[in-house]
Amino acid sequence: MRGLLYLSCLKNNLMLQVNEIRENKEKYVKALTKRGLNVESVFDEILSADEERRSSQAQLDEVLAQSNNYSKEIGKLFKSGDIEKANELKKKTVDLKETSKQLNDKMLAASDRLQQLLYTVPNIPHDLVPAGTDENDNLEVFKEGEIPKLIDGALPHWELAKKYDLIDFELGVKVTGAGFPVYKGKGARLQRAMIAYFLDKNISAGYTEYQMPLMINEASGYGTGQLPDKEGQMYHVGVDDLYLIPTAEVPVTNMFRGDLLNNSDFPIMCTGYTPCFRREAGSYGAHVRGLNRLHQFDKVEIVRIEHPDNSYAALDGMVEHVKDILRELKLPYRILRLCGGDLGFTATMTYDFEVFSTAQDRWLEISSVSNFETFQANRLKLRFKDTDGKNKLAHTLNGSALALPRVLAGILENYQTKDGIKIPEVLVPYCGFDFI
RNA sequence: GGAGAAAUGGCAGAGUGGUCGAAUGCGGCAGUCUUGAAAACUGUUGAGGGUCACACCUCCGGGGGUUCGAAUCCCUCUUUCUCCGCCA
Repeated sequence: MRGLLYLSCLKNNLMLQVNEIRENKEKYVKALTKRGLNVESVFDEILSADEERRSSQAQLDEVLAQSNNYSKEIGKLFKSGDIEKANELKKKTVDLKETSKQLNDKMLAASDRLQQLLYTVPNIPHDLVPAGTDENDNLEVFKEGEIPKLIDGALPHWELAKKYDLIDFELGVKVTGAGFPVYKGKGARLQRAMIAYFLDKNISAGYTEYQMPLMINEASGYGTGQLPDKEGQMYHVGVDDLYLIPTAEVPVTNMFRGDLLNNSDFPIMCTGYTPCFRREAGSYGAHVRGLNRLHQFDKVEIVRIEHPDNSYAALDGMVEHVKDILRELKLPYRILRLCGGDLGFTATMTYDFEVFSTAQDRWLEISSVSNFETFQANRLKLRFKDTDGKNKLAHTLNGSALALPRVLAGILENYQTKDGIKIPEVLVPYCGFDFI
């Protein structure tokens, strides 16, 4: 009988929690309209699937209890030597076995259906998230830094990269393919300087540095929600069934998969530099020009695991931290609070940071800072023991601090002069030159 | 890559077919003693489902199987350790 039962409970990596839906149905339905969704009927289906699951489990439990009793009885009879009576009881268990098999199947089916339904529902937007359908409805909440007046004949970064021999896109195409640039000379050195600078900033803000594997297994992919939906976005190494990471968030957050933390473990603050690999299927046109969108790029990530009471304070803290970096780099930027339609599937609230790319005359996203509340934690089974002795799901957050290519684009374009490109002061000690 | 050994509660570590959710030790928590602390002593201490609360069910690395009954037997996968080989 072992192995037959409760399979579903083990892979019960649901996204939203059913209990929460049961208790907050109306509120959630309303909040999800901000994403342009009407989930009322889905919720009804979810609740009825859950109802069915629980009732068939109750029935099953009863049968199992009966069956356990028989087994104990049989054990006693054998010991006392009453073989005949024992064999008689054995016959009685045959029916029970059949019944329990059926009930188990029924419960698994309900469980499965429940899970499939839950996978379709995204996270509940925070109260502050504006309703909206796309990026045009995002709310600008902050703006800082002066947009520089450019010299005559100012160039976009891909021209500058070529002119000063910093990045060779063609070489990347030759060696690997489009979207895999080769950084060269001062370009490479500048990349290394930025990584070191970002990491140092994060460490001095209290984050612990990690160097993570660049490939993850399937379980980790499920843990942070890349799988099962978005496997097309990750590079897959078939022979070993591993995936190249799309962001450091995946390996870093998955370090805590299945953990039961103590209150005193909070806050958990991690930072790590990794290359990121994204297939970016379906992207095209001017938006993929130069460094705007790549298959491989460098990023320094920050990840926090927090007590639910503290997660929004942590989110604000992360926003302030990224602000601080951009101030030091003296780049003009703005902060958007994403609207429901632009908000990622797993987030309750996201702030996007955009640097103004003067030569392209557009804003480039360089950081995205999000709170996922318990959405990832539920999948990860990441919990903590609260002061009331109960085990609860922790909140997870992450953000980029920062993604390199567009910061580089911003620096090249905004800092260009007639004679070359100046280097932001804070980076000079890291790269060893102040002018290109 | 080859050959062996192992995987049990927060940790260490017993348990080889029935009353084992699991001895014992450490750690944690509560109490006694103490001016306070330590020591000592006493009690308590895994997780999930389910219930108003009980009852009850499930979980001994993952999955599958044998059996009336599995931590214990069989198959398989994963991981760890030891030996050999290879290697920055």
